[in-house]
Amino acid sequence: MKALIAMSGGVDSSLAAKIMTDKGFECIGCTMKLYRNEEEGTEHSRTCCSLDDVEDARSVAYQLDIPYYVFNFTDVFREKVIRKFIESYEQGITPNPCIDCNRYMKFDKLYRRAKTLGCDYIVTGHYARIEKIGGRFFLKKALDETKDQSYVLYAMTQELLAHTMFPLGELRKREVRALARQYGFINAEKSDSQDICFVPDGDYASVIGQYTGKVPRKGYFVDLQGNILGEHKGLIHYTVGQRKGLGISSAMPFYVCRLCPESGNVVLGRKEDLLQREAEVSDFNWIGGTAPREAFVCEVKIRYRQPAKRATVFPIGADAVRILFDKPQRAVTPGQAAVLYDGDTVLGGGTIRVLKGAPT
RNA sequence: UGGGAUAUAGCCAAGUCGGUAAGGCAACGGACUUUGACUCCGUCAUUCCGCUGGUUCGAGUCCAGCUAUCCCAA
Repeated sequence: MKALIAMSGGVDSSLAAKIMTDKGFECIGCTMKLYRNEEEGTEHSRTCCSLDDVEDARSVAYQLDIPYYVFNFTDVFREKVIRKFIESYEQGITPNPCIDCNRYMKFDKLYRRAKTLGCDYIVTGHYARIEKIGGRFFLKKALDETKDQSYVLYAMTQELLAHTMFPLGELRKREVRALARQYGFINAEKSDSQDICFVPDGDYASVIGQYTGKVPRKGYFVDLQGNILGEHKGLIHYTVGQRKGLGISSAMPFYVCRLCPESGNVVLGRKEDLLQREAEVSDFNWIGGTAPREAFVCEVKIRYRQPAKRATVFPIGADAVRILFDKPQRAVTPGQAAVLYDGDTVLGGGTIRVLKGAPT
């Protein structure tokens, strides 16, 4: 059996490669070059897939004695991930580029490349599990729930799950590091990646500026009654639930409640104004392949690294759902993913939409 | 140019019988985090409490004058 290992240069995917070779797979290591690292002006970062990371991945591949390639996917990445990222922010929507990267890069562009290379499987260092029961594939949370990444994988399909392996799904992060040390991997102590990979310094707004060449349009902070509270730097700087960086002082902290692309206003309110029981989700992917006909109860995660909450889900056609949480949720944010869980199993997920009827 | 009120950090604001400047917001730093956020922890008036004098061992706190702003009358 032949496997294409997506190696970011970090510990996780390095160990994933090692596990696969140990299992006797014929492995090919690869790194996707997704953006021009030099353009971002940082050579040392805590993100993945930078030039330094390529060197690390190459080093591990060499050590494992497997072929290693770098695929230049910068064009697709710019089109599918960065462009959508920018357009979302410009519309007052908060994107999750990691989800798009998995969907369009690893599990589409790279998957197709794997097939042309004659690979049976594509392998990544994600913390998630795939189980096959009676001919059906299930995407499940990682055993190490603190590192679980099933949330960003909700767009997976039966076909993809059949040809994907997550060797780290049963391991804990500390075990992964210990093994990497044991094998003498150069990146055994490398810090976990964080931040958006193409925004190494965390300043995504200036990256948007670099790509678009545009200066964000200023607007007003208004309260729920429409009173002007101050001036803001442009819609792209804010997201629902945000508290910091507003620069408005008052008796109690203000939070961003809504972004209005039409008027350019940012609506501010209090903590309790962020509570919402309902969410409309579109672009929904059912991992089982088909949508249930009836409403049902399950658990829903509306952001990465937040426990799933009980809710009733009403399917709307094949690719949309309405979610009614048992308890109001804080900052249900358009653009973020809502992922449905039945215990450890991911049922599917989609993108939270702007709630109808809200002023813009 | 009558009467009243208030002047404390970027903003709001506590400050008792004078004893050696609470708190909140904002900001900044850190932790957490393969998205954005949230959250948590820490820092933030020692040219000092509008200014100038005075009383006192000691004044943001008492007294006098000045300045500024606000309100009510004109």
